[in-house]
Amino acid sequence: MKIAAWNVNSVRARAERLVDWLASRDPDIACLQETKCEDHQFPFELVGDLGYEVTHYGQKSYNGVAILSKKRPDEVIAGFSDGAEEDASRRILWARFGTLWVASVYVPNGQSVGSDKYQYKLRWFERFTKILASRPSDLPVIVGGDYNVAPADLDVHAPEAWRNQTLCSEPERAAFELLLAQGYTDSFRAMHPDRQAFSWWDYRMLGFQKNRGLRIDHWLMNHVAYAKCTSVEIDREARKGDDPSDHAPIICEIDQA
DNA sequence: ATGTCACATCTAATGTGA
Repeated sequence: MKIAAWNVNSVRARAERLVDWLASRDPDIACLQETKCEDHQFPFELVGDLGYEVTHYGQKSYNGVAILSKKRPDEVIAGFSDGAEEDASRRILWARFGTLWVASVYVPNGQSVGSDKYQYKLRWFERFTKILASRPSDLPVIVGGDYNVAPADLDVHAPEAWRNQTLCSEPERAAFELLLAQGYTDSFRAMHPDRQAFSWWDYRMLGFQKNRGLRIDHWLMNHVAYAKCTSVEIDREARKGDDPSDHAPIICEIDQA
């Protein structure tokens, strides 16, 4: 099973590229982040024509996550659904396919260290950590998306310039590590311990052309899922060309009964 | 030196968010 996660930075602005990409990569499941639209604005027909079911948890202007799948999910959970008041930002969506749970996640950006949005990001991580801890450990669980954290210096093109900046600060890295402590593996890093590869490049200053990037998009997998994982790669080609998202997709393969 | 995008709004240039 080929399963992708991609921050598309507006599904409407990226609809044509998304369709081309789906047609060429042919994933069984694609988790999208930053769809930036309400449910009725999603380009259902375009992806439907390619044979995908669409599960969307979106809102006006910002945020929004989706799961496209060739099979209809057996169960869906939108939001934290942890009994507390639902977050106004729509950033997390789960779908179950048989025994496999898949999540599409868009962690808050955090703006600048110490800002209100940064505090919100850390609080969001706390809640997210509890959710991951509550997922079954005896069945496969994979959680893909934009974590807005570069876990280590190897994941940063200029570690010293980024030291203690948003996406790289120690509290953010500690929050990411705490996710792993719940029984999850950073699958790309586990597959490629020494490889420097990025998933996001700033639009400004020829960031992509100069390969000034960060690895902030991840596929976290619980141990059962990672044992079935045969490949995790970043689809750098999808960042090239005209009108790209600023993120590249990350694509994993899971052996599936 | 605030650069490039996408979105929204009193549809034109400005604010917000990333």
